[in-house]
Amino acid sequence: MSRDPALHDAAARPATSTDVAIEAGVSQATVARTFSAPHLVSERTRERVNEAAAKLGYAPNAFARGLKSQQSNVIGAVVPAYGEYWQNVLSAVTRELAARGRQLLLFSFADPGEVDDVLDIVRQYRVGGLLLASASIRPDQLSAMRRQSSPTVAFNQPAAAGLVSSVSVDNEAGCRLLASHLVGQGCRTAVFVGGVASISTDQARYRGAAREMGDHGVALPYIEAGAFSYDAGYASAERIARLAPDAVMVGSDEVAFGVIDGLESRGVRIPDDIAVTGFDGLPQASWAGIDLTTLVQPTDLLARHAAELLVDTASAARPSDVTVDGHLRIGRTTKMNSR
Amino acid sequence: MSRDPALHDAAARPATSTDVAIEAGVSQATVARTFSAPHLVSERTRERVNEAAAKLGYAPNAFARGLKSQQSNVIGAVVPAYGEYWQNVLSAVTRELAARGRQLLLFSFADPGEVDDVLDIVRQYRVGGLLLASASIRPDQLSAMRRQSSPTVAFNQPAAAGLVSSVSVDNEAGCRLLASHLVGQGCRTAVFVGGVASISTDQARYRGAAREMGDHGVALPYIEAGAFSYDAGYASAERIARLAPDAVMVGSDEVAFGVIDGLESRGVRIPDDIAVTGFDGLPQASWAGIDLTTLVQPTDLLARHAAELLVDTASAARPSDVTVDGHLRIGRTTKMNSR
DNA sequence: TGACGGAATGAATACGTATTCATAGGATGC
DNA sequence: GCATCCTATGAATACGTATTCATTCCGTCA
Repeated sequence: MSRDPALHDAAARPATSTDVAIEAGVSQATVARTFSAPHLVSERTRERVNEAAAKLGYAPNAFARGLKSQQSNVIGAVVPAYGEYWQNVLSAVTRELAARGRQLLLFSFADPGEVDDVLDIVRQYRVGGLLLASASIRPDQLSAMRRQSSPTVAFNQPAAAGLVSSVSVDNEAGCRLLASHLVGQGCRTAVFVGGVASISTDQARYRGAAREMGDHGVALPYIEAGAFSYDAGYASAERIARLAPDAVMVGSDEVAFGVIDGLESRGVRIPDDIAVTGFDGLPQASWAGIDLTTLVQPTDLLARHAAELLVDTASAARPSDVTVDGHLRIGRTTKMNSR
Repeated sequence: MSRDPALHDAAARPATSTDVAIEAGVSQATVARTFSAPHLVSERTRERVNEAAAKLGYAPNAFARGLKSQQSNVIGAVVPAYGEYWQNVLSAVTRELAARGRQLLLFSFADPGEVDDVLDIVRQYRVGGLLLASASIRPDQLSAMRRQSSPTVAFNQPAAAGLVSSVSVDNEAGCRLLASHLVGQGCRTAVFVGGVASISTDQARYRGAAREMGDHGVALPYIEAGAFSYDAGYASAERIARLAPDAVMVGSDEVAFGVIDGLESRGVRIPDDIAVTGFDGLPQASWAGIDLTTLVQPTDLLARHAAELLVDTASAARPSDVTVDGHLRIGRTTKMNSR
């Protein structure tokens, strides 16, 4: 008979509520109640149970609990394996969920083609909510997941609105802000660099930018980088330089970082020769060495909305769509006044 | 009677193996076997079961499965809520585990003080393995978790060696490489900027740097930034500038980015006035605008080792420690030849 | 005092699956 | 021809917990 709880853990099998019940001289039901509905147990008994539990190093089995009570504190998240932006989102959502007593079960995929397989695996886990954090999940895949009794939330995927709950920044308005700022700086010719043209987020951003530019008589040709990555941005610099516009609006910060470096490596001075804007407001955009003009997404706010929808079981029945405004961050990359 | 599987999901309760059994006219045991041990079921029956399962939109309940079979495909991960480096590690580990049919259950904490609470929650989930990805988990907390029958792996936490399995880059050797490079560039005075002095990783890196520098007769005072963040690095620039060394060795890339910007904002030219090195090899270090000399950790390799240990149940019994070499990345921040 | 009601507890059951045990039916050995 | 073995299957049970139902005990009110 040892007094060190750790020694008990060392034994092959972790303690169960029945073990604790025997130790405390009560029934298993009483132990269960002590942990899940303490107000139903008398002060005296509760103390005895807690004492025994501590002695045995008992922790309730969350899976058995979920099995019986038909609900789980686990929220599933389907996220791309790569991408600065999604890493930040994930980090923010994890924090918000932790504050609400929920854990995040991660399902990552490297290639859009894997999504179907991943969703099949997701279905095996009876998650209490599902976060779909990727632009490359197709609408039919989305609506298939919607047929669950638990809340499903699409993060920053405008195309999902109506099918499942969604939380997004106002992409179109955000790009209008950026475009308007450029025009105010004296921009007369411009180019838009998107990541992947088939993605709805990309489309919304281009639409907003093109409309605002159009309102001021500036045309905005579209260039596709091919991916939402630094390298794709870097590679697209050649095409941009050839067009030699006053400004280049990039669809995402990560791509923009590549565009900047790519342009500078070709001798283009920023912002003197070409101004650059991004979109997302990644932490790196604020770094002094970069200081990118961009649209800052209120990631924490978006994550909070997402977490609330995921936790609210009622939201499964009536999907709601939340749109939040971003704000302009003006950096050195658009200081065109000097011309 | 509908033929669309999705319609079944829409019903309150997801289909169970018993539902499928009835539909297929077999026993529940046969359905279970079809999914977990197909070779025990005849070709004919298997087809019938699969057909019924597809019709009902059945997916096995992973939690019930885990409860019965006493093992789970879920790997727990305790990670800090903030930090570029950990986000990258997490991303890499997730990929490796996904390739091995495992999911990652995330437990994040914002403050080291929360670790105890988090670990208590972790114990409720009978995870098949546990990744401790943080330098701020104390040795006693580590060894308490070690008393599980499932593998526990500390990621880049040298102090954990011996208590649980660990996977780390060779911090000391890495810093010697960096220091040696600086000396070769003509560095005669230097400063080391650590994140948090009480962290073992920080200590190992300083030790390596100080020894190599000492071997060449260069003293290396230690400055503590106070956190592993850009802002902490930025703020420490003042103290560094006051010392006006030839070079500053920073304990992590993220802090180094801050140091660079902080120094440049004070008019210090890099590398002409002061050279800078980092540690980690974050993607941003390779960006042209930054181009930091740093020690690149083979994150994918480390993640692979971690995943293998986490999946190998035998590793729980005999903890093993893996150390991997990083490699030097030479960027513009140490091009001191010009002097 | 007796009836009543609430609080505290225990016994029993269900959640959805894996697995052991038993059984039936062939096929194979001699 | 029978004994034997292997395969395929079903019945039954266990995993660890939450919850319903029944029971006991005690205080309260008329």
